[in-house]
Amino acid sequence: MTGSLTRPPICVRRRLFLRFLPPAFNLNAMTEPAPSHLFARVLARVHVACAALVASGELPAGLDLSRVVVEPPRDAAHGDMATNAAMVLAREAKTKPRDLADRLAEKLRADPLIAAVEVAGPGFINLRLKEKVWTDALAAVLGAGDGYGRSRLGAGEKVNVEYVSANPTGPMHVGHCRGAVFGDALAGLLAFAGYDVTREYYINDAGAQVDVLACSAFLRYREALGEEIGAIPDGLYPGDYLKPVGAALARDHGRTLLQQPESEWLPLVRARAIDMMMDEIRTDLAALNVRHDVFFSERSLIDGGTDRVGATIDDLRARGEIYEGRLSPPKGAPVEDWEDREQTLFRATDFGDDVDRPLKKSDGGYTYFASDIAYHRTKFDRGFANLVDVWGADHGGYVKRMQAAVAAVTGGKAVLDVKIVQLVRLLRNGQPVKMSKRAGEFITLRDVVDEVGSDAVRFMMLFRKNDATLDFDLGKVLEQSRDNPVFYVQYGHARGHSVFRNARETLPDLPEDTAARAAYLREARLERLSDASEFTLMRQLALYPRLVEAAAVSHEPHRIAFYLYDLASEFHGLWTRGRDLPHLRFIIPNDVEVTKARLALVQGVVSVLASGLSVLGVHAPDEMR
RNA sequence: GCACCCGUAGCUCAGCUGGAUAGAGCGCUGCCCUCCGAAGGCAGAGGCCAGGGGUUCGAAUCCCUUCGGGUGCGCCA
Repeated sequence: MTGSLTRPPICVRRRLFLRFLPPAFNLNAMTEPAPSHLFARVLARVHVACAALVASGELPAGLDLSRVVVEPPRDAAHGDMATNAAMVLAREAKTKPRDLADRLAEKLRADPLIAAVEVAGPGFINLRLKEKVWTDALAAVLGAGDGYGRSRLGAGEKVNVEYVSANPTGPMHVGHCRGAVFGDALAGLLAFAGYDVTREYYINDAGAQVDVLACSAFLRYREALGEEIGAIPDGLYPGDYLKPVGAALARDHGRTLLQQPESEWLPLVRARAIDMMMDEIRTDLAALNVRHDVFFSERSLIDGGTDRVGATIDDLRARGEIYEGRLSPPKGAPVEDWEDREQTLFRATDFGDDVDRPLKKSDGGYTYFASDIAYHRTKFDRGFANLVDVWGADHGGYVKRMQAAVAAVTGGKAVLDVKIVQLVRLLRNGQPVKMSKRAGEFITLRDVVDEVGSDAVRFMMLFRKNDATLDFDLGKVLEQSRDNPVFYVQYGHARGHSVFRNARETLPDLPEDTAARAAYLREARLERLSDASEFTLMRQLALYPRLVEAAAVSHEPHRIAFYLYDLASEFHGLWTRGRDLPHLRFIIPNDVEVTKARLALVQGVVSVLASGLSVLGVHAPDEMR
């Protein structure tokens, strides 16, 4: 492997980055952003200031503004927002960052949104926004309702998100859980960010293992007919879950299958078993609140007289990416029964993989990889140039070759991002849950969902980066405490509603319906909000649209979960302050005006909590008594 | 041997695609507290961001390298 051959993945990554670059960060797409996306609005103001300097000849034309960002400063003492514009542009403008910052600051001071501007550090421009900006931002939250945070970032581009794709040879176990939740939440996030998302499941119904499934089911069929089958032989699936399949076969076919040769009963039994397993998997996924739009059958690639795998190989051959050759055996782990033979190889190394990959087995059949290439080609053929696969950690070694294949088979027109979800350690009150693999004894996904509920499972699975391992504690996740983020966030939502319920004594006409209440509270005199912690909360709410876009761009739904935890934390904090400082309580019986204003703030919090939870597929309960 | 992922406070983890003095929860230390709803509150200690080089105005973040942990390594999916 030479160095130059390892470059393509970098290019792939770069392309992916550019593809996902939000239009808000691109001068060429400088449309007026949604009024509720405050950061995009202020960034646009910074762009305008730059344009003014270009017009007056103080800056050269054609500057690349893509690296200019507006972000909340880490330290609140630095103001509400900061921009790096001067530091990023100074080199190209052939001037010192501080000087450029001073000139930009001068322009920005004239902006009606901005209360104060100061230049600090190496050339940061710190902006303090007028208070009305924040109360207007809150009003925008109430006005947008469910739509607050929704983005046009994706611009309706089609994205295919493939997740779960568990083999239909048995029920789903806890290991599948994380990928299912992650993929589903990512799909929800991308949809919220303006992509046209298709959620897909690839059914591996063509390999040798589904034949094993069929044989295992056939045994259960004989059992259902009263035969004594004894212990399940090694190599077959031992679990009880195939008994219903055997029973169904016995019911539908009586003893007729027993007379048939294997070549006749096997396809029949196989199809039936796969159907029933897929039904069970769908049911389990539904319990987890996970759904798919498309279930794509691997067998369909080669069924019905068409051979799309062969066609794909032919296509690759035409592109010069196939050759007959030999591979050297792997260096480290010893491979038993290594047979040095000439085989059909895909030039994966042309696209950044470590070695070329075989497409045909020694028995002449296609490798799994070959079908997978054909499958991914169908995604492209179906109009998807933006592909995401969610895989378990044990498949990490396949990422490069799959990306190589997608690049080859689409002529570089499609981008595949593979998200690897790391292992989950299942605990109960700090102790690892024992699982015996013997005799098919494993904790199923269903067991876990039935015990703690889909909300707890989903939120916990998302409360960690996908590429970090995760401890999932069945005991802790039901605790009603701050330690338990699921409870903490949901409780924030419920507590908001509790405030509304209590507020009816002071505000009898407060509507119960969410949209009506939001409209009602939007009329509140928001300038009555004055406490620093109230403004902190308003700023927090203003972060949401920007956060949604960043999470979508980076394919990281966990950011939503962490944001919700922070928001809930801030809200609980304000509530708690009301215990010691009664004048800060949301409900002030003798001051209807301030009560309304504060309820508007609560409504904003409740609405964003509900929105974020909904993106993640977690319920937002009105009460948790 | 090779590839990919991870390494941040005593523990579990964030860190917004390169920004300012690195954050949160738990735990620890010291004060306070009786509720609009049931997580108590406030303050404090605790860090060479695994180690070492490099890139630049600026690095936990990008590149190289060493160490330590995880996953995988023709024809299974």
